[in-house]
Amino acid sequence: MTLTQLGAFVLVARLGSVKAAAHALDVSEPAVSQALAALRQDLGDPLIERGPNGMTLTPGGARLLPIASQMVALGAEAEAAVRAAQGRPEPLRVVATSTIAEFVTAPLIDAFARRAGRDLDGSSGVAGTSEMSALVANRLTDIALGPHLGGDSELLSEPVFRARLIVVGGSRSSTSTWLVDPAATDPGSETSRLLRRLRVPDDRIRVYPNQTAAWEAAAEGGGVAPAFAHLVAHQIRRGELSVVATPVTPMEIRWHATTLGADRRPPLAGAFRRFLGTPEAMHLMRQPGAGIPPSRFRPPVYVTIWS
Amino acid sequence: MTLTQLGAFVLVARLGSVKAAAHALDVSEPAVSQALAALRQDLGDPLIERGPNGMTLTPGGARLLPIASQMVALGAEAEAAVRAAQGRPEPLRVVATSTIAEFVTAPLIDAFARRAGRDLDGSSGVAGTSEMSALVANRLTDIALGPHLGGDSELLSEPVFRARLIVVGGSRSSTSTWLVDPAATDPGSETSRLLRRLRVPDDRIRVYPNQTAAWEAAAEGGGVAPAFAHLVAHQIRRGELSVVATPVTPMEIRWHATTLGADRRPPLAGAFRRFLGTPEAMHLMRQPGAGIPPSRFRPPVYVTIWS
DNA sequence: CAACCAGATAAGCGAAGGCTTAACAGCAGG
DNA sequence: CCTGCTGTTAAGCCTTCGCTTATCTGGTTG
Repeated sequence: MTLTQLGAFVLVARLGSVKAAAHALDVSEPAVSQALAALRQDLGDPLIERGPNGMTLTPGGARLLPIASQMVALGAEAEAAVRAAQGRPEPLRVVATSTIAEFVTAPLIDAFARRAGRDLDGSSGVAGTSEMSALVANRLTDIALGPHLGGDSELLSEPVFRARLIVVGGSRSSTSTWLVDPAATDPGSETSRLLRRLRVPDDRIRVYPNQTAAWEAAAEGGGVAPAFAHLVAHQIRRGELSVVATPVTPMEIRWHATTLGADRRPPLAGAFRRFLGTPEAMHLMRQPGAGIPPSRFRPPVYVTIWS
Repeated sequence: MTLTQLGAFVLVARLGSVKAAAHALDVSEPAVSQALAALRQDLGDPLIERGPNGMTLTPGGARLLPIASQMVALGAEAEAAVRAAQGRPEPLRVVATSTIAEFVTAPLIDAFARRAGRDLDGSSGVAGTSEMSALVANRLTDIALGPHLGGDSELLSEPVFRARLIVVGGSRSSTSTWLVDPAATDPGSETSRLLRRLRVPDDRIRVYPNQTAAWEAAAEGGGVAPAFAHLVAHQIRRGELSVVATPVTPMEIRWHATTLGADRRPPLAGAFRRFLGTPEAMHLMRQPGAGIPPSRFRPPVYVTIWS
């Protein structure tokens, strides 16, 4: 019984599939399957088996899950505790949907680091909304920014920002082609929800590596693109993009911050969550354009897990 | 960071020395030292260093200790939870001083198993009093029988039996030679305390592998032996042994049962603790001679740890 | 100073962990 | 019946764990 085996088990149980867990951990599927096999043999119980919809826990697995989950969480806590005690920078890991990550997480972390006074080592990542709950619950990340994450009673998912999702295009853009960022491939994202509500067929969608690229393509007449109004206000004012009316936009969206319950989350996660309520953070979410100095810039980790 | 490494760290911290931890785990000293080295490197902190009296924790180590301790405990709990869920026999591990273990733990466990109705897998072990606290606190055992174990607020050490420690000898025995069981080598044991109070020099002491052997040797005139009065009542009645008066005997002794606090100990440990208060258990402690059928007999594990 | 004790380090070894790719097995839907 | 999806097994590989014995080191203690 090793911590990695337990971690794999917990993630499979929470995500409901070996594949999803393997993806979240950024390893191959057999790696997870095998960790599971080792744990099964060690404990002499199938723990979790294929069911009609996803993997389902055996009675033994159900008993194990909360214990294993806590062990994994404590593992992360152990590291943080030791570093904190010797004054080393504490890690703060933030995940967000690609849309949010692109503009706001880096400035937010940077501002928080300067304001908090404490020495901290922030890093940001991009994750799918379906993984966020498990990532937070397993303490693989400290806080997640994205849509509301319900369904897990131990998580605290609170709104932190109100935004308006609109559709923009260039002067010659037609609504036949939709230019989107990677979040559109995440069924849980707001972008994806918007496309579904407009019944946009897949073959009318082109995915760009980021929103900036999608908007630029839209400005050049390649099609229309979803956007948060406040993030494209500048381009609209300059006439490069203009608002395209649709039956469902503007959509009122709330960005949520999700952490473990206030009593169980790491102190730093709580501090960051509170920071998100300050005028300074609000300002950054509204006008993130400022960017951060290259000396402090750290590229976001894509998907998955830090080590 | 592995669970065995954490276990080694916790045991070193609790016992105050690498040597003691190595002994408790029944491995060589470098094995423990090395596990510690690996953990130190992994976490980037000395964690625990040689101090004037025993190993002392660094700030980082002090932070780590409670977390690591809980992780180790949860590891044991995980196994028990899975077995319990599938109806496999639950393990009940009892340690005792060698004196108590020799006569009473086996009948007690056997009687408890029959009475509890539940399917359980009892095993008994012999441990030094200095190790008992750490063994219980780390859930390396469920319950310890021996002297009162104070000093650790998370442990519950309650008296369960009153006994009288006396000294016995054969007809020709002289008090110049003391015949003792291995518990006499344990400074925390009552036997050892008795010898200290009588200022018996080491070269007058001969250690036998068990009390029965020591008493037999005493009966044959080889010297005198400490004994619990109720355990030698039979031999005294038959005239094989007779009571030898000393300035400090009879000594009133209390056997204590030590577990984790009632809220944190495994349910089975609590049930066994309550069983110790029943007339049936009292009777077995008073007259353990009955023995148990060979089919259910399991030899005690000496010292150290079950795996 | 020598002796000794406890802990750390070195070197070596077997077993397990943990990862990969490739192939297999159960089961849906067209 | 075939295809596609998902989980498992097989085989190979490298690393790490975890243990040993032997040796070194540093602080006490006579």
